[in-house]
Amino acid sequence: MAQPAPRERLQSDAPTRERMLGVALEAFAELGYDGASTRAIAARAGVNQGMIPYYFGTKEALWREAVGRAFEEVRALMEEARAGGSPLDDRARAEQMIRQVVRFVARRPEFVRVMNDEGKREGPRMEWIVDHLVREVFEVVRDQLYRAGGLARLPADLDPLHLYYILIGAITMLFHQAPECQRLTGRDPSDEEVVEAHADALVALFVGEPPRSSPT
Amino acid sequence: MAQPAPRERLQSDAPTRERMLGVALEAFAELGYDGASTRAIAARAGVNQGMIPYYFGTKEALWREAVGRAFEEVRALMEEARAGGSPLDDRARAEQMIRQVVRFVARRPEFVRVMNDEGKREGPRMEWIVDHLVREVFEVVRDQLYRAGGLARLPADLDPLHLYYILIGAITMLFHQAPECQRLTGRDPSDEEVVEAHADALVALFVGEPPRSSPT
DNA sequence: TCGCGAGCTATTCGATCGTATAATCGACGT
DNA sequence: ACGTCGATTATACGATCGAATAGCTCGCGA
Repeated sequence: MAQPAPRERLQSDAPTRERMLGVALEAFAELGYDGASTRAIAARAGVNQGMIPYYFGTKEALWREAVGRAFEEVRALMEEARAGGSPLDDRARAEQMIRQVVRFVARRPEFVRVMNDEGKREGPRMEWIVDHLVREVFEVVRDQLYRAGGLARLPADLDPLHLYYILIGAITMLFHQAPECQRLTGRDPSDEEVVEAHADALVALFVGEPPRSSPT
Repeated sequence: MAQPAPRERLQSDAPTRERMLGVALEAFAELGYDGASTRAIAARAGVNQGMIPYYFGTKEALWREAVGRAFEEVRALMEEARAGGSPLDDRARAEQMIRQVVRFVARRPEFVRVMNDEGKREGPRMEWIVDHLVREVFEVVRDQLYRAGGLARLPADLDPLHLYYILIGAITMLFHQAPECQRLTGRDPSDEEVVEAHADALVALFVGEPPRSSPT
């Protein structure tokens, strides 16, 4: 327990550092936290393993910074969907948000893979994820999608807990299981055609076609 | 000499081999294939690590046998739901199957955790899972639920690929992410009340309004 | 010109991984 | 009583893990 010399170099970022963050997220998503060795991450980034302690201190800190970067993308997405489109009614906003999230998850499946991998077990990373992003997303879905009436084909008195996990699961599972889907059906979920068809199906299921009135 | 002397037959009612298969599935589900060490599995089963090579040869073979056992449970569940409804119309059969699967996943979340963990990356275990179970489940969902007309609130011309992953994701995500949900909402997804409410919501979304009083 | 620090590599350490091997225990047939 | 054999333990081996440390390279201000 002697002073383990903190290695904080707060100087501005180098291209190497950015590359490491990108491949780290991919490796954590594909192999899991334990399965992604620091040597494998460094090799994918084309650098020596010693760069990880050098830039990030520990593997855990690297994980947090790589995941935290993805969080910022999600926040920007939600903010865009919330503020974008001035005169949209709740139903149209729900449709737009579903389509945006589908396209994002298709483009960056690593995000949902890390979230689901850590959310299934106790531990500091699960707690960190919940406190830093999941709760925020949950509240947006509950308040701005569900309670605002944008998800017309769900019971109005449903506990948001169920709505949230049904919606998230329905949106993300196809892209989370992309390699499985590739072997099962021969089709690549990241193909634009598949992505848009998936968004269409989700909108039809959760939002429905706009009728004159919207009773449940 | 110098033995850790006292002989404690911790015999927890199950034969050693069976006990090992049970805890192995739990460990693989919680920690992932790499994260679940053979020493940890043996310790949870209360046996020496050497029992794993002795009974199963390799860690990979232990994984296959533990997962294969869970597959048999799923097959029995599907067969029960399929044969159980001779006088049931397609809609009622779809409702019953959804409710059965929800209860199963709530009772054994390890199953879906292993499936999703392996289905997200290439590798022999993903291929083994797809060839030994996923394809079979996919065809049951496609032919006996969707094409039979039991999922009335989905477009009739939807590619089964989308239907499958939307349905599976919507059903399982809550239980897959149980620790996350516990921290997020303070509620335990395995509580019977939550389980049944989840099934109700899914039936309402995919089939239509749930007829109360159904012969379980 | 030279020093010097940031970026990066090479090497090493103790811990832990999956697996192999031999010894020990305990019940049972003879 | 003794030998046998399956169940179980103890121990060891090579590989790999995350992390620490020392040294190298090189652009650049003084």
